[in-house]
Amino acid sequence: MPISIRDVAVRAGVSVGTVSNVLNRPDEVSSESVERVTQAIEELGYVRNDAARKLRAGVSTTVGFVVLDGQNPFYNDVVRGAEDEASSHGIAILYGNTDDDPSREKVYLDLFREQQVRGLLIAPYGDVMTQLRRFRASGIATVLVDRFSADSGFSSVSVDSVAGGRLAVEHLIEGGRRRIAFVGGPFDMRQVTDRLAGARAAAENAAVHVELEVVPTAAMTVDEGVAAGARLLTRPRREWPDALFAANDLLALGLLQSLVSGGRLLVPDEIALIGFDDNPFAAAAAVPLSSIRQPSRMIGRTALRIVLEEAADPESIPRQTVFPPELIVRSSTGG
Amino acid sequence: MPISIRDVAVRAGVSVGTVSNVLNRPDEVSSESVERVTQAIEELGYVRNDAARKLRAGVSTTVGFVVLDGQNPFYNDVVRGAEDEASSHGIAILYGNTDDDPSREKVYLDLFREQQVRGLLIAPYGDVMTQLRRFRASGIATVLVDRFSADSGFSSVSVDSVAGGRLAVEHLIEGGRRRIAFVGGPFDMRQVTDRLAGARAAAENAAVHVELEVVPTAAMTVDEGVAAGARLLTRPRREWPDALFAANDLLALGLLQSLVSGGRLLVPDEIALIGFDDNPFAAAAAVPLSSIRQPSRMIGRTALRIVLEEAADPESIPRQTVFPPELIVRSSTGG
DNA sequence: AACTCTACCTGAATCGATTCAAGCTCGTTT
DNA sequence: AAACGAGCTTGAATCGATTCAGGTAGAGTT
Repeated sequence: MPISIRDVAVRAGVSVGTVSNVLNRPDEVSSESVERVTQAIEELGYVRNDAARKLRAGVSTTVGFVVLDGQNPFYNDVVRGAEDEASSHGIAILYGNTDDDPSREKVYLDLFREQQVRGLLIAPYGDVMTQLRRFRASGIATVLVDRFSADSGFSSVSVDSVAGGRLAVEHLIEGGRRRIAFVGGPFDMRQVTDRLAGARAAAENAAVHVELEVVPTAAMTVDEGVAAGARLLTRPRREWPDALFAANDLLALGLLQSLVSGGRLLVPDEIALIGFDDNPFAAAAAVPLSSIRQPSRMIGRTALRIVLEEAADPESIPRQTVFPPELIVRSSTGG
Repeated sequence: MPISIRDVAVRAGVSVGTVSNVLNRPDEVSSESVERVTQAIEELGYVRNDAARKLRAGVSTTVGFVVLDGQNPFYNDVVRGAEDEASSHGIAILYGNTDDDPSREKVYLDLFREQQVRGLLIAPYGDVMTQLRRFRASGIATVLVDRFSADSGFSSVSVDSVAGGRLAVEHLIEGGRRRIAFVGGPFDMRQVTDRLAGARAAAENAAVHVELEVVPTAAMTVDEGVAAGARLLTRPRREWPDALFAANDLLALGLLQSLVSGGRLLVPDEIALIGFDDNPFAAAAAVPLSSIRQPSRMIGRTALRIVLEEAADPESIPRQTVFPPELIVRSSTGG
């Protein structure tokens, strides 16, 4: 019942070899054959059997993407960028969201290996390097997304988090804020420490005196943001910071929620607020959030492009691609 | 270099047939053989070549999921549910987000057909029925997600939108609201008209007199919500509705943004606000949104389960699975 | 001892696309 | 006229897992 290349060959009155050539190197085939084969394909509604193709030619037309926080719209955008690039190469994306669960991670890595994906993109939160090394040992090109890792021997595509932290705090200082709190954690996350480092640099290099306080959180979630905000508000009013820099937009959204009291919004007049990621929902918040934008789609596109290149040339040397962050000013910092 | 079943057979001192049997019907093999083969697999780090498997046995270990609005967290959750179910069956998900672009849609359907996916889940916004029928004609089980379609001949998994609309408006009425506006559109979207129908039913069946006004929007986006909110606020104050029912949470978030004026939030005191979908970001808004929850993960799980069943039994009759919606009360309706 | 059964194992054939050595045609060169 | 080469086509071999007809060993039965 399913239509094979043999059926097409019969219909077009040529050999299977010729049909295959029409499909893969049309310029080595007479235009008459191309014509007849194309028409036969059309008439029969033939589509290539990718399994057979993969088996014989060893080419794979899928790339795996493992995301460790599928609820975060930032990763959604990254996936979208990767998708765009992939579909222009006729490649489909195998998607796996692990929610930071190591067992799910193993499941996906095995599944993707069975599928013989052409390459793997992974956005790691925790420590998966040993797992990954083993994975790559089976010959599959692997690129880290949103995680700079010069040491690990993997290529990566990410944003300069330190620069982003600096941008955020410089912006707050320019807006006249002097008592700034950095809200974020845990501190074993590279993203967090980098953003804080940038914030510190900006505070120290400022022309005026700036206090930078650290308010630690247990995770980068909305709930943790709400909790941190509530803690801040229990202080006597004169000890409130006049600006908050949240390590990501989810935290910032949580903070914003806490900073509504009695129908009155403390943002931006009493307290300025800036986040990180430029999450579309942060832009759409009751008070639109200022944020540090990561070029998420571009990250996805680039990561996919690199993984394909590495798959094509296994000798290639891992390279770190770092994009600059961008300050986006909205109402939450008075802009 | 890559390890095949033959290598495993040699290492374990058995034939390839036996290795295959260990993999596929271990109970027909002596426990000693199972033991030795398993160990050989372990030692060699063998993983099945899915291409060969698919080619010979015709079984596919992937399911395609085409989402038409990848930015909407609701679909994210649905995908997550499908993923959970899929990975417990050793199945991986091929993901495609079309952003309502028909050409991308065609690209993905072709790609998935080449991959010979075991089945297809699709969350359609516009009209793709003819496309889909052709797709299914090639023998691939197809299930619609979030779209009831008794007429189309496809199975579907969705939520009773009419009941959801009714729940929302009944809740507003119970809260003492009498001048309710339904915000949503366009009206060729089934979800919109169903939710409105439910709202109308609730208003008409109420014990008290309730006015239900319709505020049309061009799309279900945050921006359209902002615009609709702004339009409402230009009216003289006494003509404001006292409650808004948004056809989804994105609209509701936009409305919420418009209902902040001069640092003062009109929600919920002046105007109550309820959305639809129970988007996690709506729950985390400055004023947490009341909403009508769709059991999104369950929808995904169920859709995947059904598509596998249909793939296993091509004679099966399309069935419509409808889940009940659930009212979630938060601050935005005074709750 | 001959026969039957059960429990396992074996290995060749198979799926469909690709590849490539070999072949064919025809025009050009010597 | 023979030799050559360009341009194109052919079809058998191949990739690796699965399947299944056929085979073997050993226990049980008569």
